[in-house]
Order: sequence, then structure tokens, then C-alpha cells
Amino acid sequence: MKNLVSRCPIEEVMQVLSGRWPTLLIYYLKVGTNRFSDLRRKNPTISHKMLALELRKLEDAGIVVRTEFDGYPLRVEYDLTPAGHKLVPLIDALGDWWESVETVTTGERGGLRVVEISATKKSASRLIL
Amino acid sequence: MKNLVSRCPIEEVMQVLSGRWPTLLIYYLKVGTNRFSDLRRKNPTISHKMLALELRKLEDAGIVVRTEFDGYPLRVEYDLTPAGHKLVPLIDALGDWWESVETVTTGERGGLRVVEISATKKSASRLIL
DNA sequence: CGGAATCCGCAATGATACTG
DNA sequence: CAGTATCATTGCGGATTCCG
Repeated sequence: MKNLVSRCPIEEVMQVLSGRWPTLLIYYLKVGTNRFSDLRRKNPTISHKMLALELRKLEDAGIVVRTEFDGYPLRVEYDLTPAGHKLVPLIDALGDWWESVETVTTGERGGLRVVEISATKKSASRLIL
Repeated sequence: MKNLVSRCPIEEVMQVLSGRWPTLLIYYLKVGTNRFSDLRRKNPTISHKMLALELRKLEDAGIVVRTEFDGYPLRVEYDLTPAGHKLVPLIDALGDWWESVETVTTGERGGLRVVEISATKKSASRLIL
């Protein structure tokens, strides 16, 4: 995402929380301290580089603290800040909202019109009209 | 953003709400009906094409309804669905969180270490150490 | 081990033109 | 007016390498 187009605070948060990783990282950090390599192990598909970039972004936003320990090999721990913890229930609420939504999606399959109806995102039944 | 890496509901919402436009569009739609061209006028920097794509994404997610009127010239109206309205306070809460966060950012300027301290994102004072 | 720098492909986005 | 299609461009994000 490039520069902001407004000073709307909503747009500013989204600047930080947008993308696949920020919310996942907060999800893993909410239960406690994680080292860099912990987070890599828990997110097997994130690249070394992206993890570093995303963590720095969250740190700059005041969501995550970075603690560096002397010694070799290097050791760095990450935690949510108090502000970061305050964010968790909000993000969870978004997830809960998602699960509660009813959707109807239509498509085509073999010349037949297929309508997929789900009471929630979890349980979808399928009709062919 | 490409395909999901998990079935975490949080990641699924973010799939829809990520990016600069979704939250801004919801922001404008929360006060009432908007035509395609209304939304263009209110978001001068979004391209015609992107607006169409983002609106379709929100529609597929069950957040927005599209209503087409016959006649010429064409006329289409967009509204939040009930599910979309339920999302508004959550997004607002994210914005409120952002404004309440304290941050300390450090940098360099002309060989001097500059520390920027803000009680909230809104009011930042600047120190030179 | 944690991180920075470089290179590079691909997906996202923009510009433009065309349609009902 | 609203939307699609096509093409050009950008910039994200992955792979790799080097450093403390």
C-alpha cells in the first residue's frame, strides 16, 4: 500500500494491519513472548525478510516491543505492548463477525446454475437450480 | 494479497478488508446510499477500475449490496448490507485505538538524535537530545 | 541467530479505450 | 453512467547472500 490519501485514523490503522502477516503475528504474540525463530516456525510460509519487515512495522506502530539480549548466538524476543494487547479483542471481533455472516454465492458448473447458501461461513449447503 | 495460508477467520476478514480502499468505502457508505460516481468523487485518487474491483469484492463478501436501475444513462446504487453495518463500529474501534496510542519514534537529523514523543498520535512534541 | 542488502518475478494497480 | 478489456508499469514479496 502506498501513501495515505486521507488522515482518517481508520486508514492509518489499516496501513499497519493490512496484509496477510500483521494479524497473524499478533495472534501468535498474544499468548506470550516469541523469539524471531519461533515466529518463523509458526508461520512456515513467511520469508525471513518479510518477517523482519513486518515486525519492524509493528514495532514502529507501538504494537510490538523488541528485546535484544547480548551473547552469541544472537537472541531477540518479541512481545505485544500494552497497546498491542488492547488491539487483540478488536481483531478477534472482526474474526467473529466474519464467521457470523451469511453469504450467497452463485456460479456456473456444467451449464447448470449453482447457488451456494451458507448460514455461516462454516457450514455451506449447495443447491442446483 | 495472494491465497490464504490458514483458515483463521481473522485472516479471512483481512483478506477482504486489507488495502487502502475497503475501509474508506465502508466509511462513505455507512451514512447512506452512494452511486458509483459518488464514490469516485469522494475518493478522487481511486481509479475507475479499482473502484469496480473493490466494490465487487465487498459485494462478494456480503458487506455491500449493488442495486441496478433500468434506464439510460445507467444508474447503480451501493449500500451496506446489515452485515456491513455491523462491521462499522468494529472498524471505528480500530480507528479510535489508533488515536489513543502513545508512540516514541527516534531518528537522526543533521547528526543529532531526534526523539519524537507523542501522547497520542494527534499531538506530537519533538525533542532534540 | 537475527537482520540488512541485493536482485528479480509476478501480482496488483493505473491508463486508456471500448460497450450497453 | 457504470462496467469491462487490454496493455503498461510499479512495487511487493521471495530467494539468496553477507554481516555482527
